[in-house]
Amino acid sequence: MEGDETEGRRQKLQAMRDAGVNPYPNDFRPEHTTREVKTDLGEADAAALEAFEGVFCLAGRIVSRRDFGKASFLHLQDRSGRLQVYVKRNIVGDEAFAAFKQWDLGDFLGVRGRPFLTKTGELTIEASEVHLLGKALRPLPEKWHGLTDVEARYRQRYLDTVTSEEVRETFRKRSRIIQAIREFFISRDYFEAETPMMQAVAGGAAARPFVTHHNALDIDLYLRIAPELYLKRLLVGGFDRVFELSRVFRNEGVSTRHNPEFTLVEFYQAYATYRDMMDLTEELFVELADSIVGSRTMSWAEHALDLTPPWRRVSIPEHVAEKMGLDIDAVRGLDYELLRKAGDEVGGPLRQDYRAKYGEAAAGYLLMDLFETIAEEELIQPTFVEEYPVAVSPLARRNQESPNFVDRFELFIGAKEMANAFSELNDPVDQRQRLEAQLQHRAAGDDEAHAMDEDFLRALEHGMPPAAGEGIGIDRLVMMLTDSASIRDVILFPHMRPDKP
RNA sequence: GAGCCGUUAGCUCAGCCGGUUAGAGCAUCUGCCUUUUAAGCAGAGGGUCCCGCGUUCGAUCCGCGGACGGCUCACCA
Repeated sequence: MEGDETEGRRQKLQAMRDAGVNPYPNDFRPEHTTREVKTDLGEADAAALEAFEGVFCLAGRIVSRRDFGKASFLHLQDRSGRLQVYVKRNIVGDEAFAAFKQWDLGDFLGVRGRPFLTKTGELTIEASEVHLLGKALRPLPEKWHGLTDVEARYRQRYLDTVTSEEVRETFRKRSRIIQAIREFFISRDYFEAETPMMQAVAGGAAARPFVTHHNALDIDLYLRIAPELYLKRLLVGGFDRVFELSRVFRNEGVSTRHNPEFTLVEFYQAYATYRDMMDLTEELFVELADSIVGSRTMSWAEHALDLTPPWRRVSIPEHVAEKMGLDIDAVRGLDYELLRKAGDEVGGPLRQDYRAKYGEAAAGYLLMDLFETIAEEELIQPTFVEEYPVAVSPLARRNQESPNFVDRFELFIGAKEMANAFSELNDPVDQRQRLEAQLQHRAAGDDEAHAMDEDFLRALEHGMPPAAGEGIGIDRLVMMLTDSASIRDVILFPHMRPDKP
């Protein structure tokens, strides 16, 4: 049992307390990081270190140790990295050395000492003082292999990160990506908003929401599936450029690409179109690739990606017409029978009865499914997919020439949807009709159809400027920029079933 | 929700065709050791083989059911 080792550590802890020693003090103040030592002296030779008069003061976890009778080597790990420390009995003194002998891997240690170079040439701190700063009762994972059990890595992420510099680096990159996105929008005069996470109507996307209850008001509230409708209210309210970067919640399954809560940046710009959003997206992704990866080409899983703009653009009706050998005008005309025949040819889920579920909007949904079935696997390099049917885009502006379609794109990279953008629908009459159509879909059994939102419609009726908006899934973006195969590798604490009691 | 695969010591993993007391490395404990770095040498302890039921003289191993996880699919971003 793990109890063996933990029990031994508990006994050491009790022995310290019995001897009047505090095993959890908080009076040691490190003055340097291990990286600072290496940065200052990494190039110095033995003679230079001999002449060096400074003393370093460090704190961190003991992550390895090699004991001798009257001396010991260990590695100390802090937030910046790890550094070797040499503890010698005749320097720290008999009493301190005897105490030090009782300390374990995983314990927190404070060290003061001067640098030197070992025989093997490793920069090392020769301790003049050692202090126990915190006793660990449970051991760290095995030093060589670390923690490889994926379940344990996710459930006890702290063990994963304390063991793996690579994992720590992935999450540092995530933090830098989020910071860079903020700076990207703020530098373009966007206003950062915080809108409600709990909403009376869960709108702005097609997804099932989580439900919660407000006791004092005695109403059900929904965790938001998107901030979209509130950000549009801010367009009405005079914020011409607005973004929000935070969590949304969707009551769907989990997979390597899905977590029930995920991070989204949504941004809206008045007097812009979805085409402007394409340019902005290319700029953002290139900037992130340059700063995070250091290159516009990168590998993601089995793919070699090239983010150099301009990115490919693919029209849904054109692609379907071309691949299926159909007449483009008939496809744009949303000829249901024609698409039905094509769907039967492709087979699979496309055989279902779209008319029963979607009524007059059936052809639009069918076209989308057809496109996804025949094209999604090809969408490896960055690709803007455009010309979406009105029926699947209840919040997007109609195309001026082609009213069955909207001015919208989705960005695909590595066959994954990375972003969704459109010129926003600011015609309140059209918006009301679209939401009413969604209500019919809901009544016919589509429980992800958009809900009616009278409060939002009232805001639109007060006047929203022409605008374009976009949402980018941050987790998938981080996956791409860190070459991660699973969304759980870029979310610190991914959702899992509760562990056995 | 479906299919496939997995679960053995604290960690990383072996374990043959169903057969005595389930093994190794690291970690832990004891002893020696003042330039090691997966330190070394000598010794020791540590197991609900995920859980339950069944088959069998006998089950870590075979069958059925369940839990949890991974992957793929479905839903979705």
